[in-house]
Amino acid sequence: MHPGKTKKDVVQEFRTAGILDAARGVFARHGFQAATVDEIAEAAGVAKGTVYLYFPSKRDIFLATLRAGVLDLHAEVERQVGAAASAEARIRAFIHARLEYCDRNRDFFRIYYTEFASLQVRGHNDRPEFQDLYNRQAVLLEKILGEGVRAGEVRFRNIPRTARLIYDLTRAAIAQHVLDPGATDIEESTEIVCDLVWRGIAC
Amino acid sequence: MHPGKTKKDVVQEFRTAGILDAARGVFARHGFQAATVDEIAEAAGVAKGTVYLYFPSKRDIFLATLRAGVLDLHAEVERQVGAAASAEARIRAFIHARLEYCDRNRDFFRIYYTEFASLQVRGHNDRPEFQDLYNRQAVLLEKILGEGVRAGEVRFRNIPRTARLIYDLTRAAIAQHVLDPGATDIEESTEIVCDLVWRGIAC
Amino acid sequence: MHPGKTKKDVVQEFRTAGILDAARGVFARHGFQAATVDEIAEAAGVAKGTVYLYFPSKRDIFLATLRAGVLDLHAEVERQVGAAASAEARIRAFIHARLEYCDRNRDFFRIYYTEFASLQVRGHNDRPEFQDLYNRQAVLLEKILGEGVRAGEVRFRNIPRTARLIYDLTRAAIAQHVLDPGATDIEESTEIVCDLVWRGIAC
Amino acid sequence: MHPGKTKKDVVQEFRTAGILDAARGVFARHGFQAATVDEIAEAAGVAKGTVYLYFPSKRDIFLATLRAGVLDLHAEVERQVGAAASAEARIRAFIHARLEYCDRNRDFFRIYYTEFASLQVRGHNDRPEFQDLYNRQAVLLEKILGEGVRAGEVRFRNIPRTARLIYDLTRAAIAQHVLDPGATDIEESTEIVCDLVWRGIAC
DNA sequence: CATGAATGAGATTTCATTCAT
DNA sequence: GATGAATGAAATCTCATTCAT
Repeated sequence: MHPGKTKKDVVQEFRTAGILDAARGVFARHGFQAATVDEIAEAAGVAKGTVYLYFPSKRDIFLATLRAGVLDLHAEVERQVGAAASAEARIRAFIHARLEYCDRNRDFFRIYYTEFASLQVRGHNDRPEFQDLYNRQAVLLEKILGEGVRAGEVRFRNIPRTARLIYDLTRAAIAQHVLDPGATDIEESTEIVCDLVWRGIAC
Repeated sequence: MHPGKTKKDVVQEFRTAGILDAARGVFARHGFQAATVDEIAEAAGVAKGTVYLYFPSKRDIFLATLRAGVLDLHAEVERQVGAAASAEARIRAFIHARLEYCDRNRDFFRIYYTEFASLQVRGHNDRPEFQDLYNRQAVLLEKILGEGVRAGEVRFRNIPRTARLIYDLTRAAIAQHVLDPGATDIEESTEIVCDLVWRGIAC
Repeated sequence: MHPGKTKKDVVQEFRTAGILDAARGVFARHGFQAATVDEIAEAAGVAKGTVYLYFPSKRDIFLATLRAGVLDLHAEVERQVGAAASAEARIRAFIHARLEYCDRNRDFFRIYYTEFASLQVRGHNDRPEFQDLYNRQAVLLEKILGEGVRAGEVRFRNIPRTARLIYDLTRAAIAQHVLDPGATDIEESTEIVCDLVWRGIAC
Repeated sequence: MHPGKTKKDVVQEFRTAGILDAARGVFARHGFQAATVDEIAEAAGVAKGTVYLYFPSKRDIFLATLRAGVLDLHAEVERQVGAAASAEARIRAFIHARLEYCDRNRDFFRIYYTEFASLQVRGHNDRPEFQDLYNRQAVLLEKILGEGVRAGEVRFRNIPRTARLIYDLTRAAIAQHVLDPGATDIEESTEIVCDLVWRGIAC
C-alpha cells in the first residue's frame, strides 16, 4: 500500500512532472514572456486545457519550474557541503556542487540565470517565497563563513555581503561554464573560482 | 553661427533624449516585454505616433537606452581607470567608477542588469553589436590584469576568465548596492569588493 | 462509418466555409484594403481571434475567396464547354456558363472583377499561383479557337491575343449584366456578346 | 497681359500640376490605398502640408489624376474621331486614339485600368461625376454606331450595350498592349481589335 | 504661402485563459 | 478528467490630416 497516496495523487504527480519537464525546455529556449502555453502543452504531449488543470496560470508553471530546480539544487548543495570537513572544503563543495548540478541541468540554469535578475529587480510582491528561496542559498554560505571565522580559517569581513558576493560570483562562473560551448571541465572551472574566492577571504 | 547644428537637429535631439529618458524609466520598471509603447509615449508626454517618428520600433528604443548607457558608463570607467597608477588602483577605479555611475543611473542599471543575462543566453543574432559592447568592458579588465601580471603585482591565472569573473562580480556587487535600500555608502561597497578581489588575485 | 472524415474535419470545414462566406460579402462591399477583419468576424458570427484559427492572415482569407470562386467557376465552364459540339456552341457555352455562374455568385464576381486588374498590373509576386488560375481560362478559349480554326469554322487570327480579348470581353459583359440592376435576362446578354464575338471571328 | 490670370493663379496651377504629375506615378506604382501622401509629396518635391494646400484629401488627389487623364484622353479621341469619314474609320480612330494615348501615358492607364472596376462596383455616391466621365466615352461610341446604322454600314443591335462592350473591349486591348513588355506595335494591336469589332458589327 | 512635426484613430495579429463536449 | 475551439483584450505600428512656426 502507498500510505496516503491514492492513484489520483500518482496521476496528478505524473502529469505535473511531465508538464514541468516540458515547460523547462520551452522557458529555457524562449524565456518566460516569449514562451507560449501552446508550445508547453505540445512539448508535454497534452492538450492546452490540460495544462490549466494542473497549473492556474502560465506564470505559475514558470515559478514551479524555478522552485523545483532551486529546491533540488539546494538539497544537492547541502548534501555535499555537509560532507566536507573544513571551511575551505565546504566552500569548494558549495561551488562544485552548484557547478555540477547546473551542468547537468542546463535548461534549469538558463531559466534560473536569466530570470533571476528580473525577480530581484522587480521583486514579486505577490510571491515573496522566492526571496526566501534565494536567500536560503546565501544563508548557507553565511553559515560556512561564520564557522570559518570561528575556526580561524576565514578573515572576518561583512559576512552577509561577502556571502552574497560569493553566491553571485558562483552563479556568474556557472554561466561562463554552461554557456561557453568549449568549457567542459568542471574541475578546472571549480578550481579557478575557488582559488579566487579562497585567497580573497582566507586569513 | 551654429556650427553644423540646425534648429532641426536640436529639436530632434531634444525629442530623442526625452523619449529615451521616459523609456528608460518604463523599461526599468517593467522590463522590455511588459513595457508598452503607450506608456513610454505617455511618460515622454508625446503621442504614440511621435515615438515612431524618432525610433523605428519598440526594440530599437530599448536597445538605444541600453547602448547609450553602456557607452556612457564605459567612457566614465575608462576615464577613471586611466587616471590610476597601479594595477590595484586601476581595479579599484574600475569597481568604483561602475558602482558610482550605476548608483547615479539606477534606471539604466536596472535595465542593464535584468536584460544582460537574456542577451547572454539567447544571444542577439540580429544585433551583434551588443556582444562587442559587453566584451569591451571585460577586455578593459583583461588589459589591467595583464599589466598587473607584467608589473609583478598580480598572480598569473587564466586572465580572460578571471577578468570575466571580476566583471560579473562587480555587476553583482552593484546590484546589491543599488537594489538594497539601506546601502548608500559607495566607498564601503567599493571597499568590500576590492578587498575580496585584490586578495584573490594579488601576488 | 465516416469514410476519412472525422468530426473535427467537419467542424473545420464548416467554420472555414462560414468565414469564407462572410468574407466574400465583406470583400465584395469594400474591396480588400478597406475590408476589416473585425467586420469579417462579425459577419461570420465569430470572434476576431477565431478567424485567425482558420486563416493565417487577412490576405489569405481574401485569396481563399478568390481561389475558391475561380476554381468553381472554371470547373463549371469546363463542364458546359465540354458538352458543346461545335466551336460556335463551345464559345456560347463559355460565355453563357460564366455569365450564369457570376449572376448566381455576385459577391464573388465583384471581388474577381475589381481585383483582377490590380493583380494584372501590380502582379502577385508572392503568390504566382494566381497568374496560372487566370491564364487557365484564356487557355481554354485558345483551345476552342484552335479547334475552330482546324474545323474551318473560325478564321485564323492571332489566337492567343484573340482568346484573351474574348475572355476580357466576357468579363466586361458580365460586369454590365451583374452591375446593372435592370438587366436580368442572361439569355439576352449571352446573345448580344455571342453575336458580336462569333461574327467577329467566324469564317 | 494675361486676361483673368493673376500670378497667383499661375503659381496655383504650377503647383497643382506638379503634385498631380507626382501623384500619377505613385498611384500607378502602388494603387490608391497603398500610396502614401508622404511619397507623393516627396515625389513632387514639396512638403506634405503643401499637398493639403492644393487638395483637400488624398482621395481628391487621386480623383484629380483620374479626371485630368480621362478628360485629356477624351479630348484626343474626339479630335481623331471627328477627322474620320466613315463609321468604320471612326471606330478605328476611336480604338487607335485610345491605344496610342494610353501607350504614351502608361501611368495614367495603370490607374485608370486598376481603379476603374472599383469605381464601377462600389460606385462613389459622393462623386457621381465619374459615372458621367465614363459614360461620355461610351456615348461617343453610341453616336458613332448610331450614325453607322443610319448610313447602312452597321447592323442594328442593342446600341447602348454594344457600345459599352466595344468600349470595355478597347480598354482590355490596351491593357494587353501596355502591360505586355513585348507588344509595342500600336498599329498591329489596333488592327486586331478593329478586325474583331468591325466584323462583329458590320452589315 | 510653405513646412514638417505631431497627432491619434484604427488596423492586424497574438495568446493566456475559459468552457462546452 | 481531458480536450482544443473559441474568445477578446491588448500590443505594435501606420498614416491621413492638422496646425504652429
